[in-house]
Amino acid sequence: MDHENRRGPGRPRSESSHRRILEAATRLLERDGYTRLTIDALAAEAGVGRQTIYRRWRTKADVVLELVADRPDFAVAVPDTGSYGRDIREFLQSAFAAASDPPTADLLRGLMTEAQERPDFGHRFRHDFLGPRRAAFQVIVDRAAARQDLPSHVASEAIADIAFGSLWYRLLATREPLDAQYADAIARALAPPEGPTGA
Amino acid sequence: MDHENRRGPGRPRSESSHRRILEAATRLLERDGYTRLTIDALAAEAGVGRQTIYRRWRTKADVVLELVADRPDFAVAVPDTGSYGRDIREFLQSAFAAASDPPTADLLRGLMTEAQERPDFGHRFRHDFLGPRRAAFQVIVDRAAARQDLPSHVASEAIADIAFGSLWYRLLATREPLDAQYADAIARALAPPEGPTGA
Amino acid sequence: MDHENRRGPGRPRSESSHRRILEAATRLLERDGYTRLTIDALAAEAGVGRQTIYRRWRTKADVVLELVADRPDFAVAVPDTGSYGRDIREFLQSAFAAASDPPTADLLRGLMTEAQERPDFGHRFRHDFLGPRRAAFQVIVDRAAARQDLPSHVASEAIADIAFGSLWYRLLATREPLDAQYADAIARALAPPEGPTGA
Amino acid sequence: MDHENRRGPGRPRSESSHRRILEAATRLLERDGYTRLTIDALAAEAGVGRQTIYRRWRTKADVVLELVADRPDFAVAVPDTGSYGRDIREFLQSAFAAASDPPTADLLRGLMTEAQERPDFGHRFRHDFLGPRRAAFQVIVDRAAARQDLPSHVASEAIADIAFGSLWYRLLATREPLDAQYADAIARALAPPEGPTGA
DNA sequence: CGCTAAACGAGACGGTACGTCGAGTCTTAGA
DNA sequence: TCTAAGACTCGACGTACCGTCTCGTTTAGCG
Repeated sequence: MDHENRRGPGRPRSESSHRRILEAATRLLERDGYTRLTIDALAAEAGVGRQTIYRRWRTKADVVLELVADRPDFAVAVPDTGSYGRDIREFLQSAFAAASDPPTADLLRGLMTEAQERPDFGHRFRHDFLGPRRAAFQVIVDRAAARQDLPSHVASEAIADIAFGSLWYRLLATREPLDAQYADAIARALAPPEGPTGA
Repeated sequence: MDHENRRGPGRPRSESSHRRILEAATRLLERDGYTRLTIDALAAEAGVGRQTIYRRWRTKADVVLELVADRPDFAVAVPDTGSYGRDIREFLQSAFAAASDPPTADLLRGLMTEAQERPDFGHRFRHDFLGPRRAAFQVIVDRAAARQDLPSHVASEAIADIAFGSLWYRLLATREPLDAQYADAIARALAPPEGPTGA
Repeated sequence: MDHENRRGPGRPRSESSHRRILEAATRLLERDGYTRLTIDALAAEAGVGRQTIYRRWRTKADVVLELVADRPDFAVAVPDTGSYGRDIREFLQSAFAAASDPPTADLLRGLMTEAQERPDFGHRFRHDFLGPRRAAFQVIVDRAAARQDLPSHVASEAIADIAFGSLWYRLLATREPLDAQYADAIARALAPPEGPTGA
Repeated sequence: MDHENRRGPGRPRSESSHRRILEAATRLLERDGYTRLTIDALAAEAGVGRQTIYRRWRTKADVVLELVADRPDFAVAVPDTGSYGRDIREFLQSAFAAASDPPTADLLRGLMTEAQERPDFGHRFRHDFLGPRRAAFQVIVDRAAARQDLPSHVASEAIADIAFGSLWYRLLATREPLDAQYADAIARALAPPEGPTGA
């Protein structure tokens, strides 16, 4: 959040509380799922006052968002294989894989849900989570455009919408598995193997 | 829902209460948005006992779902122009248009949100709303497949995911307008103008 | 109540329903106690519509009151032994005995409770239940007065209050047993063995 | 109740809320009577959350009980005139007088009613209200016994039952006035002017 | 070393909504 | 007109969380 190193007088925020809250959140998400993660339960599980949570995060969703931000498997990595098709495929494979383990899927659904119910969290979610991932993906597209390696059948502005839309749609709507096969199908749609212009 | 014409003994459910509840829901959605639509407020606005709502619907989301089901602009119409590309384009144009007016968008977001928080409503939402729309869309795809009119670059099973995913992604994540241009971009990605095999 | 034999047109009230309701009330009182005896439960147990109950009695307390009125051990019997002391003693012995078995005690407490909460039932309770019992008791007192057999130490108007007050007080307040010993103690207070005037 | 001065950590209970609730209860009892005193109404009238009431008292009857406990005219005073007869008379005079003003009578009826419907409150009512008053009365009896000043015609264990029974009986059953004349009649029955053994 | 100031755990605060229960009334079809 | 059934409006219940406030206590830096 915004707890940089500006240090006024007074007792500094406890790093251990911070850590215990995040750990408690992890445990509760695993045990009870996002829906039953309440600030009350979180504070109790962490052995922390409710205010200590509010002091750091505006909503429970922000806690969870930080949790995700800290996870290495959610780091935004931009593959650079030299080929648009391979880049897309690798990106989607790893993105779909990361989102497919059930507790993570539950957590992502929770974040998206909260983003609808709390406009202010919605902004942060878009800015801090969705945005960066989109930007990373866009690097692939822009690089391909510069190389004139982009297929012509799909408007370059729609590529990211299709990629992430397919991901979230399965997550939220159909709940079918986000497996490698699905990632591949989407990748193929965005980057046809032999290229759409054919010969 | 399930209040068909099985008539046992006893006073039948009041059609007028039913109607008043749906009308009240419409008014409240328009006025306050989905998030502030509570059972309490709904009962008060409709001049109805809370129990009367619970008797008919399990959650407020089910009320809203019935509201949507009744709306003509949400009827699932399957265009049949003889061309896969034109069918897709028409379907997406009308689907995106229907979802783009702000109160409707808010309502759809509310339904998807509730589907995440209430697993049992999730099932109904998928079965009663998402399913039929997907099935309608699938008719277009299947018809094209029978005609061998399907582009080869995209796996036929992924087409619907891309179409609806793009819709919901903008609705929930980016909140950018679901305009005709966007519908067209998605349609082009699914059905390239000159056909994907090129020459 | 008021279901005399005035017969207009239409279906006559079912005696079997009437009986089933009273029997159901008996069972429920025995099983769950007065507090959990609701009109809903009563109708369900009797296999009867709620309206059928309301048509005959104004409140559940009125049902119970009729139940009591029908019971032989609650018939108001006025002993006439020729002696004030013996009459009093016999009356109290049998009244206390009748009120002392636990289900009956619970029922009486329920009636008194309801009489406080429902002023109109309160009137009926006083008029139909308490009144007749007081009147019966008063016969004893009046007879003794006519015989000049009344002890002088207690105002004749207070005798009934003491007798019934002692009964209800144990029933409602202390919940100590309404045994023969207690009945006797009260009887002695009202009719001292050797007579109050002593010599 | 049980909120003595044991001070754990955390924000202490607000004395002002406490006071406002009791004041609100007083107003509502006066205005609407015990039966219409609900937790909802009480919270609203006091400008307090419902939980704040539940935190302190288990039932509305417990609120009212505390109200009574605080009132000076309900303090248990034991007269000590040196004469059993005079003590009894004074005690009953003041007890009957306190119970005879209509709002208080209503409140007492409410407490006794609730004690029947809620067994756990019943225990508290007996222990915290009825018990102390009985004990105070018993002091008079015991003192007289020590002085051999007790009339022989009434078993000493029954004296309190008669005294309080007469009070509650009028309150609950006959609703006739608890006036000085009545108090006197009961006092005379318990303590005959010239003594029961006569000469 | 003590002072100031903020964070800490705890838990009470005023609220809002929940889902349930029971009351007393109304409305069916059928006897 | 009664019956069983089951709808209706209403209002209270007790619970769960919310986000804030208020305790006594702890922990830092500064004077």
